[in-house]
Amino acid sequence: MATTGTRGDTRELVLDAALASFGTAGYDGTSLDDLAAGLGIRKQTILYHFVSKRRLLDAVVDRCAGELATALERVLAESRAGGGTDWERVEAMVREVFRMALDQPVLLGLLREVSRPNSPGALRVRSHLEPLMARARRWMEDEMAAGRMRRTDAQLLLLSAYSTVVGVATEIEVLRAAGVGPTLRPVVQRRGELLRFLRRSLDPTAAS
Amino acid sequence: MATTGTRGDTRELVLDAALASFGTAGYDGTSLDDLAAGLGIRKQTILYHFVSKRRLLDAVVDRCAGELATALERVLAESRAGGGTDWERVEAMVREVFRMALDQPVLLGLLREVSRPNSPGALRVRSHLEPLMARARRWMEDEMAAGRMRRTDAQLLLLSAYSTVVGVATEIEVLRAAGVGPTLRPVVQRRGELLRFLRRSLDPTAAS
DNA sequence: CGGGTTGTCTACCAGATGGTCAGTCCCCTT
DNA sequence: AAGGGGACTGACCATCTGGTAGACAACCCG
Repeated sequence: MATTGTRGDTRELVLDAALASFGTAGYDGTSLDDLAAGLGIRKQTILYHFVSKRRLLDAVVDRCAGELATALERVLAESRAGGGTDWERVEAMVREVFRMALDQPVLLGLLREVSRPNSPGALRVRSHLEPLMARARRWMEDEMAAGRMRRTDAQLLLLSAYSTVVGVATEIEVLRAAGVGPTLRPVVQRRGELLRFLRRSLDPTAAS
Repeated sequence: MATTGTRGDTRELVLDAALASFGTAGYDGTSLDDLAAGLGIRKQTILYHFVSKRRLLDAVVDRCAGELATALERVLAESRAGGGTDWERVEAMVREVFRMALDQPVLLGLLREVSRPNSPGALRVRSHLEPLMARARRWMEDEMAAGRMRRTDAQLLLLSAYSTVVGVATEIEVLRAAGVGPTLRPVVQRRGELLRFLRRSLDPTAAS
C-alpha cells in the first residue's frame, strides 16, 4: 500500500508518468523499473495494471487520442451552436489542436515517438487517427460538392496540416537546443502559416 | 577474416548499417548484436572500430555532418564561380539539402532521432550545426547591412528553414503510414513553400 | 466472522545488452 | 625467417530488461 495518500488512482499516475517518459526518452528508452521508481512504486504494480509494457503504451495512446477526440468534438459542438461558418469551424479546431499542444508539450513528444514507422503503437495511433481523418475528409468533400468550400485534394490537405502539427514538436525542441528560450512565438507563427494556408485552400470568400 | 571479399573497409560498412538502424529503429532500439549479425560480423568487431555504442553514434553523426558540409561547400563554390546572385546561392543550397534528403532518406531518420532533446548525440549534432548556422547568420547579416538582402531576423529564419527540413522527415513517414505511396510531390511542395518563404524574406527584388 | 477480490509487494527468472579479455589469423616489414 | 601490428573473433561477464509466481494486507459483502 505504501503511501496511498494520493487517492488519484495509481493507474492514472502511471499513465501520466509513462506519457512523459515515452514522449521524451522514447519507448525503448523507457524502463519500467525507472518509471516505477519515479513514482515510488514497484514495477510489478505497473504490470499488474497494464499487463505488459506494450499495452502500457497502447493505454497511453488511447487516453491521449480520447482526449483529443473529446476536445475536438466539444469545439465542433460549440462552433455549431454559435452558428459559425465552415471556415470558422476549421479555424477553431486548428486553434484547439495548437492549444492542446502548447498546454501539454508531452503530447507532441509522444506523437513524434509514435509516428515513427516500425514503432510499436504506430498502428494504434493510426487506428485512432484514421476515423477522424476519414470523417474530416468526407465532410470537406461534401462542402466542396456544395460549393461552400474551395475544391482541393482533401486527403493531401489534411496530411499537410497533420505534419505541420508534428513539425511544431520538432521545432520547439530545436529551438530549445539552439539556446532560444521556450518562446511560443515561432509556434504562433507556424499556426498562422497553417491557418493562412488552409484559408487559401478552403475559404471560397478569401482572396486568391 | 570470414568473407573478406568486400574490401570496402568494414568500418564504412558498419557506419552505413548503423546510420540505417539508428535512423529507423532509433538509438535505444538498435542492438550491436543485431547490427553485427546484419553484416555477418561479430559485435566485438564493431566495438574494436568504435570503442562504444555511444561513439559509434558520434561517428555516424560526424560522417553525415561532414557529407552535408562538403556538399554545401561544393554548391557554394559552384555558385560563386557561376557568379550567381545572393538569392540564387541560397536557393541552390536549399535545393542541395532537399536533394540529399531525397537521395538518402535515412539521413532524415537520423536527424529526427538525434534532434530529440536528451538524446545522446543531440549535443554532437548541435556542435556540428552551430558553426554552419553561425556562418550563415553572419553572412546574411553582412548582406543585409550591405543592402543586398532584405532585413529580417537571421537566426529565426534559419531555424525555421531547419525545422522545415526536419518536418519533411515526419511528413514522408506520415504519408507512408497513411498508405499514400512514396510520392515526392509533397516534398517538392514543401520545398517550394520554403523557397517562396525565403524569397519573400530575403530577396530585395522580389515583390511584397 | 469468513471468503473473495483488489492492489501492492518480495523474490525470482531467462534473455538480451553493452562491454572486457585474451587470444588467433594474416600481412607487412626487416 | 622473425616478429610486430592490424583486424577479427570466441568466451565471458555484470547489469538491466520485461515478465512470472506467490505471499501479504486491506477491503467489501454476506
